[in-house]
Amino acid sequence: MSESKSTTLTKRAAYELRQRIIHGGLPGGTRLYEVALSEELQISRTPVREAMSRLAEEGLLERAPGGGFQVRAFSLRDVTDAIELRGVLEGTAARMAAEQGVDPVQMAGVWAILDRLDRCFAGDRVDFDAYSELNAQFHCALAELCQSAVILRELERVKSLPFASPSAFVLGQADAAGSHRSLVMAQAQHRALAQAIARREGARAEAIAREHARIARGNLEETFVEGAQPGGSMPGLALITR
Amino acid sequence: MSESKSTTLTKRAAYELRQRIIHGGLPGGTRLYEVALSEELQISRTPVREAMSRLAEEGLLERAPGGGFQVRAFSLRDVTDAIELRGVLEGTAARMAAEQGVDPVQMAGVWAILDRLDRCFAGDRVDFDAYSELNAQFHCALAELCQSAVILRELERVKSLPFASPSAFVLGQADAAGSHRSLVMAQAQHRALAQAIARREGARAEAIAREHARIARGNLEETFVEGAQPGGSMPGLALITR
DNA sequence: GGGGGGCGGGATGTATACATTGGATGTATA
DNA sequence: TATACATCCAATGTATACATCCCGCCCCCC
Repeated sequence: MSESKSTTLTKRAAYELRQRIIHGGLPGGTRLYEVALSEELQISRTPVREAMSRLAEEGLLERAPGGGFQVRAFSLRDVTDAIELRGVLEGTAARMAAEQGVDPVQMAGVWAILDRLDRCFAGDRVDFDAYSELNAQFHCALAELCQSAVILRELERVKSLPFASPSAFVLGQADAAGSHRSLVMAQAQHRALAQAIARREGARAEAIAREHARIARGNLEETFVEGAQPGGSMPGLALITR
Repeated sequence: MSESKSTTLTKRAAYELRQRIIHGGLPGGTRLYEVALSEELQISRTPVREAMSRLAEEGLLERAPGGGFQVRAFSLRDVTDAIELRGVLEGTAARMAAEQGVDPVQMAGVWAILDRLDRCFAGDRVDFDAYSELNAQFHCALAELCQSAVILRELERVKSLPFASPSAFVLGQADAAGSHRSLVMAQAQHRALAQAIARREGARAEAIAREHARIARGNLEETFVEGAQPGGSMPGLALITR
């Protein structure tokens, strides 16, 4: 091992496996064999094992009956449920934040992200990359308003499923005009949500968060029905089988 | 190793660690050292490591910054949040079940459990052990009505925290009369919840499930305020610190 | 011909030696 | 005295050999 070792081998193995899974190299249900992987990655069994264990924590793998691991398979139903669940959790976070009141500094940060999101719309053109990044930041910052480690932890878990990330909202829009309309609507919901929290309207905040996720779910369902299956607009769609 | 090895050493190590954590032998925040544990348990580092990894998946341990594990510490806030979260998830499951309709056979099973729960009340005396067991079964069967692997998975995760189990409802009642009243009320909510699902009243089902957890949360808060800290009526209370 | 038992191979489980890392400690120098 | 650097130690990371278990196959006996 005279090579570059920027990180631990465990992390390298985990990264490599994660990439393959997300990009479809290892379809759902595939059984992973320690020896085969360690030979292929030129890494001994121990870190490979450790990496698989961590990916199981992330939810990409599951422990196979009788030992070992296999790639977790997701049905379309699983995917829509995950997105709905994300909405439920974000809604709960929003409601809790509204009920208990928020730190002004944190809230200012949320508004700042919203302003920067606005700037992604130039005329009828959208800077998708910037939007996605800021959108993720917004959802993250919003959830943190609830000050609950338990809620945040579970939310992180659900969002770690690649297809349940906030950017699912973008999907399913065939033309640019449709995308633009979708994102304008999403941004309006973002502002309404922040406003509801600031005004301490818990029930309203929760309802908006849920509706927001419901639309993302609908978009993803459309995308899938139209057959844009693996590797489409979003990495991680390759995970969806059955 | 000529001894009885009914299971793998990993499972033995995990069991032993879990017991110590739940019963307070290893307080929250305690760092776990592989060598020390392996010497103490007379098991080599590898299975100990594996066991810690699994307990991290369960949520009892967390990976320490810079490697290794430590016992997860729960504040009272974490605990109440976890119970509220359980209510949110059960509420979601109930709403989904109501909206999509339920399998009659499963629903019959739920009613059967409810009848058996009724029989735990004999006059003004309650068979607590039987009640706890059946109560857990009820909550489990109810959640399964939603037919969603994703929701069930997350719900299992939250319930695996010892203090977030359904039996938290029993806590915080000083006298037998108080307990009896509590359980009668809980059972009434159980029936109302099942009825709402059967009648496909999703919103109502969700609301009842949440209220049910809210009461459990209140009971646990009382218990804690009254200072019945570690090892009290429920194992797992020892986890709560700060 | 069918069933049972033994045998072999492949997979994970386990033990342990060695490598590496990161922090604590102590010392020398400015 | 403070800072920078060398050193050491303890803890995890890694490699690898060996043990064990499970399962399928085949052969032999009934």
